[in-house]
Amino acid sequence: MNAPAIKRRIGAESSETRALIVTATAEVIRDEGYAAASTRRVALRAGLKPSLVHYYFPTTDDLLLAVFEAGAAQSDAMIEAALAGADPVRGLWRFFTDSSRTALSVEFLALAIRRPAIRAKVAAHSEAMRARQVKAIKRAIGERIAGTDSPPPAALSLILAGIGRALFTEGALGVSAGHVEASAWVEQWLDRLCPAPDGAD
Amino acid sequence: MNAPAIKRRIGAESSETRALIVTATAEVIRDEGYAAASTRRVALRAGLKPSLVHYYFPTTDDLLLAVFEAGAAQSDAMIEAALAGADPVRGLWRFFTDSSRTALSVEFLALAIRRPAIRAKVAAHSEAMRARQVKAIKRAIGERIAGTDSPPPAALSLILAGIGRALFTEGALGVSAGHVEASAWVEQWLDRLCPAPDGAD
DNA sequence: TCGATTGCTGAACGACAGTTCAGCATACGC
DNA sequence: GCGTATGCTGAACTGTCGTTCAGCAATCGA
Repeated sequence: MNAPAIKRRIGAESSETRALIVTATAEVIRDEGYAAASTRRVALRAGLKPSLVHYYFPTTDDLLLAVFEAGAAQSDAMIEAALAGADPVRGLWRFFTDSSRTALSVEFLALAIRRPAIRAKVAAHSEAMRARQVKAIKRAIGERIAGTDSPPPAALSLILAGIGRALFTEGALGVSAGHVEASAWVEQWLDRLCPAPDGAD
Repeated sequence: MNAPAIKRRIGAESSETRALIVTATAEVIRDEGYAAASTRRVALRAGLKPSLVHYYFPTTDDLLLAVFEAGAAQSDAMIEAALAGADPVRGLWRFFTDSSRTALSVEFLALAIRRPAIRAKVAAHSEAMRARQVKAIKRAIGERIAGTDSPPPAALSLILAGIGRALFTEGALGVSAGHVEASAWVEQWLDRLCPAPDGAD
């Protein structure tokens, strides 16, 4: 309300150029890490001038937030599909071990810890994702399937996410000890928690 | 061997100033993230001049590597103590949920993915840590304690590390859904894999 | 005593960063 | 035809970065 009356012009939200910038930024983050996501580098990657990036996104945080929102929307769709399928729990595990998705997600998690403007959005989205997963897991296997033997749904969500990210991070480093064993164990474990439906893929 | 005959002077490895720089760098990384670990910022933190930092560490990678080595040595000692105790598996879990240690470790993992010079060291150290943990776990609970029910040692190491890091990362963001449940489940799970010795702390 | 070694400094270099802004065309509503 | 909104540009500002290097002052070995 007491913001300066004269505001700089900002490009239309529907612009194709704007969308191009968003996808170029996501690429830079995936390939070079969040620390490399400067407006100038993004411009170079997209074949545009730096000032054009700032025409659509006044500050770098604006850009980063837009990229996160686009990525989150995609993730949401993938999760929704996984959870709505015949085998929500295994769908979730497949989601958490999808490396192209995990790459972006890991970068934004790291970014969020250091950038207050990003943190709020990422934290809210994480909570929302977990809540949705909890509902789907409850539907699939109940509150607890076998007393102390299986974790409550929220814990299962965190555990699968954590293991998936560890597999990704170490994989990126070239560390592989225990990886196939851990994946195999998770799958057996899920079989016990919640046997796969007949012809489920 | 075919390096330039004239090399710049470098400060002594035993210098107190050098040690000061290393600890200041670790603090910067812990507090502000690896992306903030510039030689100039480190100098500011330590109350020194930027050129003095470069007197001891010609390149930033040299500095980062020294910090990693110091941290790794500390970690090694902690792990060694945990694994040598009466209850190695629970000691390991306590190590993985030690947030001050995990903070540095997470930053170096991220750094390693982007800096080739760091990657080699971090990857080698990760593999070595896992190998040592595997030996201790085998000693504590055998190859597999109960057939399909428990993971092989290398998988257990990865799983505990992954869950610990997830708890830390989400905690730093302010996300807490499922955290107490996940911790509680891990502890019950470890009880089943390997009952705690009588008076173990 | 004096030369060499050691710890440290100041100034500078080129690169890259975020951000601003006046102003150029072009297209569009009227 | 004309004013105005829109997409875009070039140049500039300010700041931070890694890194180099000549050289100062103190100390130390002989």
